[in-house]
Amino acid sequence: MNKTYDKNRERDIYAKWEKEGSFRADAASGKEPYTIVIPPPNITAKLHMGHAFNNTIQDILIRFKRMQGFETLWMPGTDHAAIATEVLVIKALAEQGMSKDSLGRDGFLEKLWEWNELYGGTIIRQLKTLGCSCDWEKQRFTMDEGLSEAVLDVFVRLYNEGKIYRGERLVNWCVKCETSISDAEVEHEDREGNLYYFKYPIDGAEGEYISFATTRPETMLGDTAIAVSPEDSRFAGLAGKFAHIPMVNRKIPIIADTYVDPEYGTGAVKITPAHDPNDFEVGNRHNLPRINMLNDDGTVNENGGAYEGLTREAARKKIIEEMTSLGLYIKTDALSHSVGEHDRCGTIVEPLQKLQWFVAMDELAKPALDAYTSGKLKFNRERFGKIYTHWLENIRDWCISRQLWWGHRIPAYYCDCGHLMVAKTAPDACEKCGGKLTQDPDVLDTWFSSALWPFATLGWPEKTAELEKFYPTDVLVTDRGIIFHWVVRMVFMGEKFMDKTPFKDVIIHGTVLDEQGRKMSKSLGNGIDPLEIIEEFGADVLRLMLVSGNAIDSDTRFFRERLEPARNFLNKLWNATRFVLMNLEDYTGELEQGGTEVADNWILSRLNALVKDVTEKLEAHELGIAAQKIVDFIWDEFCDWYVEMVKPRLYNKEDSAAAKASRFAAQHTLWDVLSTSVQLLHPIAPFITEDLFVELAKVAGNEPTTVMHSRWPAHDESFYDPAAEKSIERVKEAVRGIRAVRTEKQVPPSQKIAVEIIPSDTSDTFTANSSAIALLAGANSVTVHAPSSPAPAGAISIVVSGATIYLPLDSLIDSEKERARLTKEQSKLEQEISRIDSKLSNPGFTAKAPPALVEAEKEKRENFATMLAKVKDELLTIG
RNA sequence: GGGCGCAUAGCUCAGCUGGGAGAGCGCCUGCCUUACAAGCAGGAUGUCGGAGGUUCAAGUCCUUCUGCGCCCACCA
Repeated sequence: MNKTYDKNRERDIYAKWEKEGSFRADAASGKEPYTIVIPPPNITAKLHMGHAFNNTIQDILIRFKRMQGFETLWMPGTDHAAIATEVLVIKALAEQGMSKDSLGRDGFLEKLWEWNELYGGTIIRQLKTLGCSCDWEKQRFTMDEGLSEAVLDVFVRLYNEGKIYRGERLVNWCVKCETSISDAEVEHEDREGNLYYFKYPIDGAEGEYISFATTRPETMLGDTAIAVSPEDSRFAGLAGKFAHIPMVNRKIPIIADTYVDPEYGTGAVKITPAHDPNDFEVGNRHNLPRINMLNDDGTVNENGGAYEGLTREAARKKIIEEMTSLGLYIKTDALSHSVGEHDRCGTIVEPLQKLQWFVAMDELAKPALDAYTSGKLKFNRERFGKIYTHWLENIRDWCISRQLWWGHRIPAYYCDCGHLMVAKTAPDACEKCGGKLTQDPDVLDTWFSSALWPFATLGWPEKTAELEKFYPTDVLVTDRGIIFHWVVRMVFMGEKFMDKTPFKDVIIHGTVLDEQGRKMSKSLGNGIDPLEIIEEFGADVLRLMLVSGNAIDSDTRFFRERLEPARNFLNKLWNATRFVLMNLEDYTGELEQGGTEVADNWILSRLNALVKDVTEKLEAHELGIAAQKIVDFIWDEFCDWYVEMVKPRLYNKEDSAAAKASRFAAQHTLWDVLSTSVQLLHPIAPFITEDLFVELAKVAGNEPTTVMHSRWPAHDESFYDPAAEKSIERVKEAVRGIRAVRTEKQVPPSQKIAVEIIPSDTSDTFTANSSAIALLAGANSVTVHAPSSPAPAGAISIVVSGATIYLPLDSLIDSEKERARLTKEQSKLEQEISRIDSKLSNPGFTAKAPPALVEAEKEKRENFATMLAKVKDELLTIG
């Protein structure tokens, strides 16, 4: 084996897995299923850190469950991302002098399919680089034949049930993309703006005015009323009169409506039913006309009179000027208020009255709410469940039509006679008059198809074996940004069409931020390309880093420096394996047996505790803690202690039966513990563990195999050995004590010293481990005396649990310093004892604390007291 | 306007259902000890944001304040 791991092995290992069909999920399998559907990345995307994190989590869970013996399916695929892709392609075409209009609908769509061919596979290839064990043979696309079939089916069924309807409503309109968008696609930003105060003349009352305030003066062109509060005495008598809008020379009624807050502004509100949701409602109550004064591109239309053709901004400016010149402008106050922007392009969204398609949410939302409240659906943190519930409780009908070409075209057909037909396949003629039909030009919101993802990818509406076996899925892993867009919608569609919640657990993970804690974004240019990181460090390192040292739900900053500890650890593991393999070359015993000596029993006890811990943490989706436990065990307990302790046994090549037995026991324990640890690490660092596992398996004389499908270790409580653990803890404490003194006395490692130990009880801890202590502490001899032997003269004494240790370092003894060291030790022990005493003397503690805890405190006190007595003895000896 | 998250060692962060403050990095000292210098050994470092409260016991639970960050929302 090389001295360092070669990250370039990753490609070959992945190829091997793919070739062997290791990721394949079999619907005919008798094994219990475990399913995750991938959040389908957009075909506009290439892998970014967020994807790397998201998919690492999924792959860890899938690999864990696969090893546990589940029939695991990780369903992959991509999303057509209607508006996002369309915008991108339009931009690319523009550079070649082409446009949507010049190409026509069919020509344009051809370009989009070409785009999908070219770029749709990019991120899939990148996911493979990351190590994702998806069943690629099942890969789907939101616009493939099957998904499209599902989309049509759902649309028609919901339409026939009256849950999809077409209506004239105020929708969020993006004047740049010239399409409607849903509530979930509007981002509200607080902006510094102005509150403008104006007045309109009262009709037929010379010199009388009604003043009002607005943040959007341009909408005055569409005003159809002025509203005041019914209880506002200031306006008593005005209701029923008319005000006059000079710009368009229109008389509008002054109405009374409880919507108006008399405390705000001037107490009077201009009403623009066609451009404001509140005003829309008010308008409905008072039968006000709705005057749409904007074109689809946001410019003023013919209803704006002289303002026709101006942009929103220009119209605003000109209106203020005109009102000023008419003496109707009062003042402007600065006002910070929230503005809705289109999440794709940042353009300020305009509420516009449009004929659009909607999904009625009332009935659909309820089962989705119930799924959460009944516990069928769980979020990894309660707060995400609250966000989910809050949205559903306040949900409004979902606007699903988009004025785009890239997407599932709405299966609605219009006849000149006014008849409307909705059908999965285009009807030949109007069923009423036999006339020619025209299909609705619009497409569906991209989330309409992704809402069906968990069951449509499994073959729905066909009753496939896959659907039967793998639905409902188990876990959904995503970030909090798309709870509304996606999670909510998958749940209500799943409830509606499958009658089952699409997944049991939703894991919402944090965002990967840059090193300053900002979101990575194109505009900031602070993104870090995961592929470059993988190129430099390997996917294992990136994966380990991403899940280490962070709670899964909290945001995590990406530092290149954080990669090094991950890399260093994997290198450590690599070298530990190298060491074990080197020392197993002459091994001829059986690898299936357990250890026999204290150290062996200790590490096996620790290993079994680790297996239990890691399994529980992975089950609980606490990946960071699981990773940390594995790393700590391998590095600290296994490498730094067990491997070091066992070296004398390995290096003793005596031919005696005892020496051989001891060596073999160490060898097979090394092999066993390391192999198991490698398995535990596999879900997190799949590549390196594959190589290591295979190498270790060869030693056992096993056929070359794969760790991927090896059986997840089961913890075995019969290996728990509290006595061995206590014993080794004492050895560690002794060794650390000796090392500390050596460092303090500047004894170089090359200088071996004689160590004498006087145990305080009859346990054989120190005799049993004397050769290990010798190696670990740099001793040329370790002599263990009988418990109450006299202390050797001229030695430095170290008091530890279970013994006093003497280092005969005559020449190095400085009694002043010794006294200082022992005094420090004494006061430390006294502090501990007094802390425990104050606890034990507290009647509340002894009465109410768990008895086991009280006992443990007593035991500790006893140990400290023994040590303190020894330290005092030593101090007396020094004099 | 409503809701949520974070505040722990110089830096980045772990600390689950309350029971002797942790890791990595950085820093200091000594080591090329034949698995690993991407390493080994030893060491220093914290009124766990402030203030109250509950409890025998609070980094952990409650209240409140401060400072960051995020989400939701149709206040002209």
